[in-house]
Amino acid sequence: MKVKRTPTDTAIIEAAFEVFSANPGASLGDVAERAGVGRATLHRHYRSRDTLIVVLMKQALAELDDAVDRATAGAASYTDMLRLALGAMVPLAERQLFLANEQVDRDPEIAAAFHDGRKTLIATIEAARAEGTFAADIPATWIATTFDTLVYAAWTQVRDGEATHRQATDLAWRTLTRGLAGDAP
Amino acid sequence: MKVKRTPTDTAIIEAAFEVFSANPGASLGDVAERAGVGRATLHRHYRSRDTLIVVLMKQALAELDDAVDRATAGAASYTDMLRLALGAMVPLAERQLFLANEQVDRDPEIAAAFHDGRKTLIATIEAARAEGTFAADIPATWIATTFDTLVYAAWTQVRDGEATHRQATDLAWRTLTRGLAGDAP
DNA sequence: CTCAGATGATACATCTTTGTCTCATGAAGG
DNA sequence: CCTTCATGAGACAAAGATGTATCATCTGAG
Repeated sequence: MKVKRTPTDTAIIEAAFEVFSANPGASLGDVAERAGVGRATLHRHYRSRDTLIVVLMKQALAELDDAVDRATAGAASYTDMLRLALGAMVPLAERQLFLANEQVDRDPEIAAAFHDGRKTLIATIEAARAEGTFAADIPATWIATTFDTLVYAAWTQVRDGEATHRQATDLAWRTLTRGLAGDAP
Repeated sequence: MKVKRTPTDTAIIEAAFEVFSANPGASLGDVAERAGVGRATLHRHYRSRDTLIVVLMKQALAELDDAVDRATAGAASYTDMLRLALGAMVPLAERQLFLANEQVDRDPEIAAAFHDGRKTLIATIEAARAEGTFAADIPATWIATTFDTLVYAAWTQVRDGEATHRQATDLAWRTLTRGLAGDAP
């Protein structure tokens, strides 16, 4: 399922991420300019605006999957897997945010991938709960939502220069695990 | 500083919140239709698109201030104040999200109000920390960011029918306070 | 009833964006 | 040297959004 990309392809994709993250309503002219490419060339590579957006969404999903898979390869437990995934997701949060702001259901393949990702997250959370990481009385959906929002929180912290990637990741993990731990009064 | 609003005014404002929340790039024609008024009438009330957006942003800020002020009027402590504010903010999260998606610096007054709100939150967090609610070694900016994102998380939980407002608020508060508490191993 | 004010509908000019097409250029490879 | 291919630049038509202006209608106050 790999897609070959020329340097021009990737320049356009990268520029589009940057421009659309800052302003989702930006024009294709803005994207082309950022990519250092003529507007006609952009259209030669991606027929329409919709085409480009769908490619961006698939790219963001693929990057996320890839980063998480690589980071969690050596996980010692489901809990560890969550911790490693969190760290891997923080630098990609901006593109995830881009994904979230677009209508996920533009493309059925993307909607399915999105749904799958959530299901996997929930399953991992349940497995980590069995390891004693999370309290029994907390809905898995809440844990999953908290996980996602803490990834975003950590990313903003790094973006604003308030913490390093390592510090922000540790804070998010601490907040998640202590906040939703099983013991406590 | 109160602004009088005719029923038509408020119908347009409400419609604009709904439409722009779903699709920030929607046209004024969409807004007018949702409000049940002619497009010309919309322009009679709000000269331009920018004018309307600025009014929406001020409105969202005012609603937030108002709700938080009313909810925290009888707070017994700074910690309690945060808890009550959290509950009050959850139902307004969608409009806060709208605010966050717009460029806050379109209007200096809005930028100032935004900055003020953050400063107040940080101050309240420090006061709550002095009450023993938060650990000494956690940056106040992280606590504030976590607070904001947990408000959003609680709102999505309610929106998706996964919890009642009360349940979601309790979960968010539990996550925040246990996650960032002062004792712990 | 009468009149002022608000509205809906509509037409209109303008602007921006989009997508297509053409043509000249320039680089790479045979 | 010659051919091929991607590109940049620009012209172009079509579509959509924006903001203004006009006119007929309706409603409520006096």
